[in-house]
This record gives sequence, C-alpha cells and structure tokens, in this order.
Amino acid sequence: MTMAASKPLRTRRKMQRVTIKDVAARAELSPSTVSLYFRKPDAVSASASEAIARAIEALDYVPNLMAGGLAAASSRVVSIIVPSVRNAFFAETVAALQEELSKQRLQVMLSHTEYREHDEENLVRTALAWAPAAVVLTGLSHSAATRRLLRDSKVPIVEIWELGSPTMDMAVGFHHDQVGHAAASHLLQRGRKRLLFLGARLHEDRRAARRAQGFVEAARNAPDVTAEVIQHPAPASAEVGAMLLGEAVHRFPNVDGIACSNDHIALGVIFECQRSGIAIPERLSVMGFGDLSFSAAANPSLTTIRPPGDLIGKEAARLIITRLAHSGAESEQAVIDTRFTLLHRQSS
Amino acid sequence: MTMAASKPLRTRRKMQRVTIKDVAARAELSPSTVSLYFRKPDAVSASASEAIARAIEALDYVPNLMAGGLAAASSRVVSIIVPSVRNAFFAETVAALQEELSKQRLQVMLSHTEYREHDEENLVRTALAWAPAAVVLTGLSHSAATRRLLRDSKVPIVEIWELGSPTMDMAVGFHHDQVGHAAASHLLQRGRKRLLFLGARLHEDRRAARRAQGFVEAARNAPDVTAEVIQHPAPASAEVGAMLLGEAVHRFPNVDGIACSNDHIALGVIFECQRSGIAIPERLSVMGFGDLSFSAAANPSLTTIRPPGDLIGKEAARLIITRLAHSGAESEQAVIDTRFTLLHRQSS
DNA sequence: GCTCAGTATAATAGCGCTATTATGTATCTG
DNA sequence: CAGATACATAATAGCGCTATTATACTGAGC
Repeated sequence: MTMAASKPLRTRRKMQRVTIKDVAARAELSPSTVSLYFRKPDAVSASASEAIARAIEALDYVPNLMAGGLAAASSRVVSIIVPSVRNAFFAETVAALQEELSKQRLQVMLSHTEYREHDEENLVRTALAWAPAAVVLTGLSHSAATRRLLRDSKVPIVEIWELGSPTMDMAVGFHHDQVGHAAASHLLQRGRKRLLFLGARLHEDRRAARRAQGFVEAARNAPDVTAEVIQHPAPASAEVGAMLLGEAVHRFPNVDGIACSNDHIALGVIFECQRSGIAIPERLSVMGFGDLSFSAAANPSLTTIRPPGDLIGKEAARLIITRLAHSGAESEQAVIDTRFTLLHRQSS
Repeated sequence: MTMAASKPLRTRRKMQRVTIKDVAARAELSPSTVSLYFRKPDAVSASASEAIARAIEALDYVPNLMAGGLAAASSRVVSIIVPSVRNAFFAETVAALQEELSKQRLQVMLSHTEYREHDEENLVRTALAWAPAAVVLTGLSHSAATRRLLRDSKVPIVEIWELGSPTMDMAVGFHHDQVGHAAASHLLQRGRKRLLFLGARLHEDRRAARRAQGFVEAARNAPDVTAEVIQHPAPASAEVGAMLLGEAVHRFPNVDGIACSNDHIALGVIFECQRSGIAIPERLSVMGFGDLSFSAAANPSLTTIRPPGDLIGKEAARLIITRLAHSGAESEQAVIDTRFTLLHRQSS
C-alpha cells in the first residue's frame, strides 16, 4: 500500500524576480555571506561588502522580508491598534511611533477598533499572525481572551494613552481622572461654583468618561460647588459643542465654569457664546482638552489641558526598541507616566 | 576535499507554539486538508471542517501569515504611504481604507514621508519587501527609481489625492488646480477684486501649491482683478493663519477676498479678524479648504471646499479589491475623479 | 462485476531566507 | 615550524505554510 520511491517530481512555483542567491552569484559569494552582510555588516570583509553592494545595486535587489521573518521566527513589524486615526490624538501618537520605529527599520501595521472594544480580539489575533516584534494597544481595557492570546505569544506589549491598575506588560500614558481633577481645580481656583462637564461619546470613549468622573469627584469635594455632566452620543466636534452649550444654559442657567472632553467641543462652546453674547471668561470660564492646533489662536484663546500625544508615541517606541535590544534580559515591566500640562489662557 | 555524507546533523530553531501540523494532528487529518480549510472552505467535508474548527478552538491556533505569504508568493498586506497621518485629510483616507480593506482580511502597513519626497523610494522598497497585495501612494510625483521599482514589481498601485497626467496604474482623487479655480471664481462672484491666497508650506505641499496656482490663474483671467500669494514655511495651523492675515493687511491693505490653503489657516484668519475688528464677510470674504470639523460651527461659519477624503479611501479600497479579485484579467487602468464640493457659508 | 469519473484527503516539494555548524586560510605563539 | 587561534566564508537544514500532484474512496454507467 505504501508507494515506492517517487519519480523525479518537479513542481513549479511562483517566485520573486531576484533573490539573495542571485546577488550571491553576481558577487561571487555564497548566499550565507550575503545574508550576513544584511544582518551583521561588520562580520564581512570590506571587499566582500563592496562586491555585495554592487550586486544589490546592479540587480535592484529587494529582500523578501516574509522569508526572513519566517526563518528568523520574528518580523520587524510593530502592530498598532488604536480606536481611530481620525482622532488627532491617536494620529499624533501613531505618527510619532512610526517615525521612531522606522529609524530602527521597524514597520508599522495599523488597525482601528473604531471604539468597538469587542473587535479588538480579532485584530490582536491577526496582528499576532505576523509574528510582530511588538504590539501597541490603546487603553487598558481588554477582554480576557485578548489578554491570554497576548500573554501566550510572549510578544512585548505596550498599552498607551491610559494609566491605571492592571497593566499587561509596558504602559505609557497618564491618568485621565487626574485630568478631570486638574480641570475642576482650575475652575474652582478661578472662583467658579456651578461647574459643568460637556462630553461627546462618553459611553464609548472610556478615557473621556474617566475625565468626566474625575472632574465631578474633585468638584463635589469642594464646598458650595455643584458639578454636572452633559453629553452627546456623536463624536466630538465644534457643532456638538455648540449644541451642548445650548443645552447647558437651558438646563443650568447659572453655570459659570465649563470643562469639555475635547477642544473641539470647547471651540464650539466659544463660537456659540460669541453668537449668544455670553462673555468668556467674565461670565463663563471655558476649558478644553487636547490643545489642538487652533486652541492657542482662538478668540479668546482656549485654556486647555495638553496630553503629550507625541511623547507617548516616542516613549512607546523607545520602550519597544529597548526591549528588542535586550531581548535576553529579564523583561522590566515599565510604566511611564507622561503627565499632562494645563495651559491657562484667556478663556478661563 | 568534498565531504562525505554528513552525520545526522540537527540544528534547533525557534518556533511557533502551535502550527498547522498540530491542528491537523488533533483533528486527525493532514496539514494539507487544514490548509485547504482556510483557503477553500467549501472543498472540505462538513465533518472534517467541524473537526478542524474544534482543533483550532482547542489549541487557540493562530496561523503564521509570513509562512503563508512566502509559500503563496503574496501577502494580504496593503502598503499605504502618505505624507503624514497628523494631517486630518490623510488620516481620514487611511481610516476609510483600513476599514474597507479589513473587511476583506487585508492588513494595512503604514508609512509616512513627512513631505520628504526623497524618502519615498526607500519606503517603497521596504513596502515591496513584504510582497504586498497593493501599494497606495499619495500624489503623482515620484522619482524615476520609485516608478521603476513599482513597475517591475507588478503590484497594483493606487495614487490618491491628486489627479493629473502621468498615472502609474490606478488613481483616485481630484484636480487641485480646479480647487484653486473654484475658489477664485467664488470670490469673484461675490464681487471681490483684490484677492489673496494664504498658504502654508507650499514648497513642500505640492497639492496646496497647485491650488494656489489655479487660484492665481483663474483670478488673473478676470478684468481689474489682482491676485497674490502669501505663504509661511510652517505647517498649516490657526496660528499661522493669524500671522498670515497680519502680513496680508499690512502688505495689501485693500484686500477683500482671501482663500486659504487649509481650514486651519482660515480659522486663524477669522479669529484675527475678530480681534482687529475686520468684518467678515462685509469687508473681507474668507474661504478655506478642507471642511474640517469646526468649519461649519465657526463664527461666522466658514465657506470652504470639501475634499472627499473618506470617499477617496473607499474608492481606492474598492479598486484594490476589484483588482485582486480579477487578478487574471487585463488590468484596467482606472482613474476616478472624486471631485470636490464648494460649501458656501457666512464667511464669504 | 468492472471500468470511469468525481470527490475528499494525503504526500510532497519548495517559497527565500536565517542561523547553526563546518571548513578553509591567515596570524600568532613559543 | 608544529600547533593553536582567530577570522572570513560556505554548506546545510529548516521556519510554517501553500500549491501541485497523487491516491484513496464513492457511486454511476454499461
């Protein structure tokens, strides 16, 4: 029943135009040496290096990173999962990450959850299928299955944009409740007593919700102060901000201090106040979160809290690069608190 | 000198926890069948499918996409190269692309040129090293070497956000000179005669430069009309807009119509006019480009031209998916003009 | 009853590279 | 100058998967 020695079977397969073998042949060296040239350039002689470089140039050789990754059992891909790059915060962090990582010839693979936490597991599963050098996740809230997948994979993990108790591996960010706290403190310090937090999409944006929560807690600890939250289900925008202000003055006519979950909201509030003749900051103090590109130039300029999106990306990249360099060493579970900055401007 | 049959040499190599073999063993089937299950589910029997599904579940199997890509000589990666995701325009397109592509289990690999066109070649080279299913580039201006690399690779190419003469393969976008034209026409129609284009980073942002050029050309064809361009080397922001307005009224005191390369600039102009008491639109018409999230809510609301960033991403994804589906068929060289929309609001 | 399709599954040979080991060859020792 | 020691280069065996080919196993058809 078993078959005898099979005849000279030959199957044809699709392929790459020029491979490491071709380079080696042209340089009159072995493929091993060419491979070594890429991985440890110092280990090959000057003459060999030169011949290889010439051959690469002449043949226009592009190495196949999939083959390399397979053989090395690791790829130079970093998988980044953010809610959305449409959000300027994450866009900035992704840009910074990509900038820093590309210096080390690490590639960024990008995925979006669109604030559907439920999708994260599938994205992580796909990410792991590329044997990534590291995985970057947004926030700290992940399903049990996601955690298990990641833990089993032994891949370095960085959680960004949020700090809190259960960290999987490494984390870079800040405490969002502290942001809410700082906003409330600032308004109280400006003598405000009737506080309001205007938020967008708080049911989906966990971090914004924590800012709101921190805000209310801090305010309620002060005597004679009230603090409420009004929110809108749509994503943050100036239009939503304008609408929320309308609702705010309607429901709380004597509001005198407003913190927004986002500078877009705050900008909408400013515009709406201009239209309805509410003096900022005389009658109403307004502050935002984000320090977006328009905030300093607004009229009045917007008091806001600046989250260090760029720094988060840079630090996350640094952690990854360090970890990859000392892959043998014991994995130091790093947590970096980047803090945030309150920028006091005219609107408060 | 040649060596005889080598002794039972055995080298150890790093590996994956659970492979297709393990799944096959557990399902009591061969690896080929499991592979077939992934690639052509209809070709395996119901009982086998069920056994495989159970094994995958039990073992928590994650396929190695690098191995798969290597064997199949193609990966399910789409490489996207944009100037920067910090720019809301490209962020939106990237988000739309990723959304549509992920539905087809295509992964996005992201790179930024940061407006350094010179870097593009290296990014393309690295992109090709992953044997991508497609490559998406921004704009039409690419070095000869980049073009050659891409042409030789036979990979589907989509150029986005700009339309013009030399298209490499497929293209989705619009004509930026037409945008400038439309802006000038609008201001002329509003009775403006002393026109100004305010731009940021025109030396790097080729598309903004073309808008400026189209603007000036259209204006100069009208009788008794003057049109000038003022620009700033920094990236577009409201602060730059405010500065540019200062320079504008200084150098051209009787300017009555301003088009900006970007809504951020226009927003800065609006704020600065509020501060210096220049009535919009009575004394000065202002318009932007982008229809960013704040533009409709601004005071006055901003007349602007909306580029369909989302649509560009969707259409690019559609082209890619269609091309991959009919990979055998002759490659239809598609060019999609998405157009743009002028939104007339209070500022003009 | 026996050939002939048609189907489902299995065996096999790489994809292009890396990492390990082996093999020369030049450079030191005493 | 034998013997040890670097150092540069080459041979080799997979990494985990896909795609091709081969082989069982069914029923049909005559």
